[in-house]
Amino acid sequence: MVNIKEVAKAAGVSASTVSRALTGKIPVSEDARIRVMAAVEKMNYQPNAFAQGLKGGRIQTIGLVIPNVRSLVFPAAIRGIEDTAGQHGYTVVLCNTDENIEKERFYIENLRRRLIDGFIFSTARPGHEYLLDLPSEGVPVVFMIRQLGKSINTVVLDNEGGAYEATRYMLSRGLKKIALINGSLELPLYRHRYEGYLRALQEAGAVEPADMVVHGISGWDDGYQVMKELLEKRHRPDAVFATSDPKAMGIIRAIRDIGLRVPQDISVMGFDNLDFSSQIDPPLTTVAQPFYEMGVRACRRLIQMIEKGQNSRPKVEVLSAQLVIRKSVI
Amino acid sequence: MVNIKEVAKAAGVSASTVSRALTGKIPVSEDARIRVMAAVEKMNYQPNAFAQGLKGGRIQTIGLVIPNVRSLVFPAAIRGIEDTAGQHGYTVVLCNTDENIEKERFYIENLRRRLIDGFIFSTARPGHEYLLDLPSEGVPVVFMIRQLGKSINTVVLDNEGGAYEATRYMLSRGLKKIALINGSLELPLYRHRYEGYLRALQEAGAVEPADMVVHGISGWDDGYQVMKELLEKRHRPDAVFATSDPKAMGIIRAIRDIGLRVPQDISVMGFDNLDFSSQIDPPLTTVAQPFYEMGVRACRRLIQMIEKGQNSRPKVEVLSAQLVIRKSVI
DNA sequence: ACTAATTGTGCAAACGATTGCAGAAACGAT
DNA sequence: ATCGTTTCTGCAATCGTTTGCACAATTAGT
Repeated sequence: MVNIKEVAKAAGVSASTVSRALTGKIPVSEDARIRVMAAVEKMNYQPNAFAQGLKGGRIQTIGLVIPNVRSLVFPAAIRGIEDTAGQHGYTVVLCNTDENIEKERFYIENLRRRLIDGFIFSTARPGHEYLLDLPSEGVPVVFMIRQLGKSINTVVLDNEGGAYEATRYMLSRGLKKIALINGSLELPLYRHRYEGYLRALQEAGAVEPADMVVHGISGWDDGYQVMKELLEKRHRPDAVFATSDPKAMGIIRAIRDIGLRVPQDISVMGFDNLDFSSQIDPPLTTVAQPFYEMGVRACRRLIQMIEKGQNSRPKVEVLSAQLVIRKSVI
Repeated sequence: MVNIKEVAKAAGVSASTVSRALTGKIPVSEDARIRVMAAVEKMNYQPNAFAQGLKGGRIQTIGLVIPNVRSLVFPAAIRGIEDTAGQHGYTVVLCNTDENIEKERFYIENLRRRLIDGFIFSTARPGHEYLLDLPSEGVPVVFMIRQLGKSINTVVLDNEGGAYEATRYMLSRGLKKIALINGSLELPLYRHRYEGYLRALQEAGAVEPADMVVHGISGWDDGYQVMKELLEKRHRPDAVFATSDPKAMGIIRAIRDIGLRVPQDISVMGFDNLDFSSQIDPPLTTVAQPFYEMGVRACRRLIQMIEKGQNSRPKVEVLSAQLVIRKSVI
């Protein structure tokens, strides 16, 4: 591969001048600039990223740490991040942690020795507080989707508002006994969805059906199980608010298993609006998260931090959710 | 961050000795080795990857180029690759091309200037023949899922065999008029699925229902459309073989839209066995691809090429598919 | 005991880009 | 014509590692 000296020779200048012409921060005569650019073009010169990195410059790479590529919520956000990163000349390194803190630490060590320019984490949760120390070590960090405190720049959904709207909609459809099947309260996002649900209930003068609120449920199999149990105990809600689309899928399956219909007998509200949610039977009424947009915002913010430095106070950016009405709620 | 000189001083040896003790290729006295290791341990020394890369060594990074993270087939394979890479101390850089050749080229250029150790591509298809030249430029390359010629090490599914088994199974269930809704014949994988379908039909003495074989269909919306059209033209097959699970989902939706039942009126066979395929209604009978395993094999092969060199002739590794019987075929 | 072979070590030169420094060239002001 | 600016350029040092080379120290061979 062609290096800066060969370009310099071809352009009839020194290597320093080539470097200056390319980075553009230090002025170079118009004449030299043109000759350099021509040589760069002709020889298809690309600066060696290692040499640049070694010299202490930026390497234009960001690390993206997520719990699981197979979970359907992250890939959409990845796309937003990738596209934005690409537009700014950055490359994305993807890391998958399986919610495993050891793996996460391995990646952080491993990537820092490559002098990654910054990180986007979607793995923040209680127990991972050491992530909060990274900025003080000079590593730009953004949290996305999952939040942990307010000391880090974060892009999240208005989970409370989304759940509130969803619940209000169900109430407006005349549904009274609304069960909640929720994720782990450890994650603020599920806590907020719970709070939104409660607020809508209270505003309507309704009361929380305590025996039909379940937390700590994750994925379709779990959703299926818990709904099965609920129905076997002869709890018969008018509607179930599942705080993720996969849970909703499992729940629908459980309802049908005992011969009831969705939404005629029991309505089901999801949360996420995953790609397939419009394709299942019945098409799922759900709360859409702007995943792509979240990725874009998170990435923009990170690149800004990398290039301009972390000057302002950390901001928690809250994007609003949108109710998507299909056919699973009566 | 601590560098090799500080370690050398702490261990009372020269930097060269530290380097030799760590890489292990050139012998060092037992005494020195122990002191170096102790210092490395105590100071938590990690060699600077840029300096190593600049010096011409390996950087322990592989590029993974896929058409789309949101397509549900790739994430499972990504996990296999990531896990295997991690076990060998490699990091994975993920690139998403949107099937866009410009984006693909951008990534290849961009990553090569970082002197990536090797590539795994899932984007091989006619028009991308320039990928075949990378090995001659000294870049180790493996193709996964999608194949293009035989000059590159490749890991693919036995698509012909999988489709053959699926079709045979439908025939064995007494289904006679089996429509095929297939992807683009440009991709060998869809051509092979078509061939497997034909072989099973021929063996059974059946004939291809020419008016019910459609190629070039991609995704659920496309599947929904084409099935709708088929049914409107009063074609009423006994069964539909969709060569991907998303197509199958769209097809099921179309069948139900006109008031028919799956599988009582029309059976539907999928292909892929994506995560959600067990959760939809009816649970999908389909052909399972060992995505995770494919990722593992592709990654192992690439790392072997990187570390041992490309000595043997390129191999095309064909993994077998497995029929998963659920409820969408009668 | 003297050479020959072996083993281990440190020096210094790469790798390729960036940048402080000093000096050359060009220009304007007196 | 002299001096002072300004504008541009090249030299050389630097980043942290690896590795060829030469030399020192140890062991083996006669």
